[in-house]
Amino acid sequence: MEGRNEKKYISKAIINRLPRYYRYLGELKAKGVERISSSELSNIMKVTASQIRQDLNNFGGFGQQGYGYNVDYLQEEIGKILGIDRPHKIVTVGAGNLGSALSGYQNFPRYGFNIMAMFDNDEAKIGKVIHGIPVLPVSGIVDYINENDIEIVILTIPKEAARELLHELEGTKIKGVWNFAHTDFEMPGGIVVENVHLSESLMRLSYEIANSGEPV
Amino acid sequence: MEGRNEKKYISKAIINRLPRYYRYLGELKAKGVERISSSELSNIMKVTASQIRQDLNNFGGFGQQGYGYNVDYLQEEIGKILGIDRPHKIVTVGAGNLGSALSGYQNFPRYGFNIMAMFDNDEAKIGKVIHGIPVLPVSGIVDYINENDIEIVILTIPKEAARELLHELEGTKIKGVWNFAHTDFEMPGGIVVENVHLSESLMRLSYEIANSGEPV
DNA sequence: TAGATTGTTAATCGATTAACAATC
DNA sequence: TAGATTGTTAATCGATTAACAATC
Repeated sequence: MEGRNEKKYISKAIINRLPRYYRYLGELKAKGVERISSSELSNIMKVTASQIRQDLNNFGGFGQQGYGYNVDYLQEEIGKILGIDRPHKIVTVGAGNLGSALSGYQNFPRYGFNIMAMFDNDEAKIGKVIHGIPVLPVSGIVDYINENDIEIVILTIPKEAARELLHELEGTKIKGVWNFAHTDFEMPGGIVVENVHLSESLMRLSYEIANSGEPV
Repeated sequence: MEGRNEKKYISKAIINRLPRYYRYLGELKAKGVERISSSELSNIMKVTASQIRQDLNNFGGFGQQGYGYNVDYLQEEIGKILGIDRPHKIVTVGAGNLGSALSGYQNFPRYGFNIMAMFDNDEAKIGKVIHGIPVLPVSGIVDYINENDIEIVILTIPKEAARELLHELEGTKIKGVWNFAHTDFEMPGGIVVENVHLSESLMRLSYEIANSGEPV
């Protein structure tokens, strides 16, 4: 039995690249490209062909010697690896500007990310329907999650409120948190967290601006 | 004269960590902590003390043997490195949900990121004032940028429109583009681009969900 | 079959961690 | 001075690139 279900550890660097492969393969597919070699893809994506082959071979042999990769098949396989071959039920906490914008984001349903409801404490917002999504009171979120098999919670509330809420959510069936609060959360019990720090992204741009244009 | 103005190349990995240092130092400052050692900071931030010292020493000796680092001073120095010690004038293109949310984001002005105007082609939006920011017609953007010394353009429009617009912006004085369109842009002439792909961030979360909880 | 291109091993490069001398 | 902690060099680790045998 040894070796069964054994999973090679895949580095974060590789995972970070997978969605980008998925996107470029989608564009090729849309253009009607049926097959592509690692070196052609390398030219388009500005990464080495070697890296593409190494990355893909962490998950299996998706190509064929002398032929290359079938675009359609490869994209589908990467989709499976990313878990976007099946739908995900999501709720957003915080019906403010960012929460509403993310909840109404046109592209998410394309990847099976379905926002089912938004939660807020503001009486003025509760009961409203924004981008077709109902706004419900935060007090009912635990029940809602359990009754509707919600997998992912998007957090767009301040960090103090977010911390309290996450504590309540520890007992639920959620599997992941997409956090936009200005702090790094971790969750117990195998609940994974992806922290998105928009300000920090903008700071990196600021750094590049300050330090470009004056080459050595 | 050799060696003057010579700039050591700083890896992307290090730059990515700087805003996080900045944030944690800000929190310590708010708590009234005056000094901190690399090992204390290492405990809080969950990185090695060695990495902290290495990272900082790429930019200068900010600490003192036997003492550690002065929290206030270190944060300020990192702020200078990131270029957030001075204000940045910004415009947003796309007054939709995401563009409006980003433009009204409370935290940006705190770091000197000032959104001056939003641009859109939708007649229904032009002339409005959203979160105190005027919505102007895209046709006037080049003049506006040049007259107001805009440094950064935030893009929240579809990729085709974004590509056309960027072509027009090549001749302007902008220094950076914060791109939310679903494609990777590059700009000539030392204009730097930070591509933010929200869908891809969510896909990474999806991957982690699919691949956690089943350790080897 | 010959040509093309993968899958995979080996070599290189860069980033992280460890160790310790310098010094406050 | 003794103790603490940095700055910095050396060692390790991991990720990327190169090379090539396997094979379609």
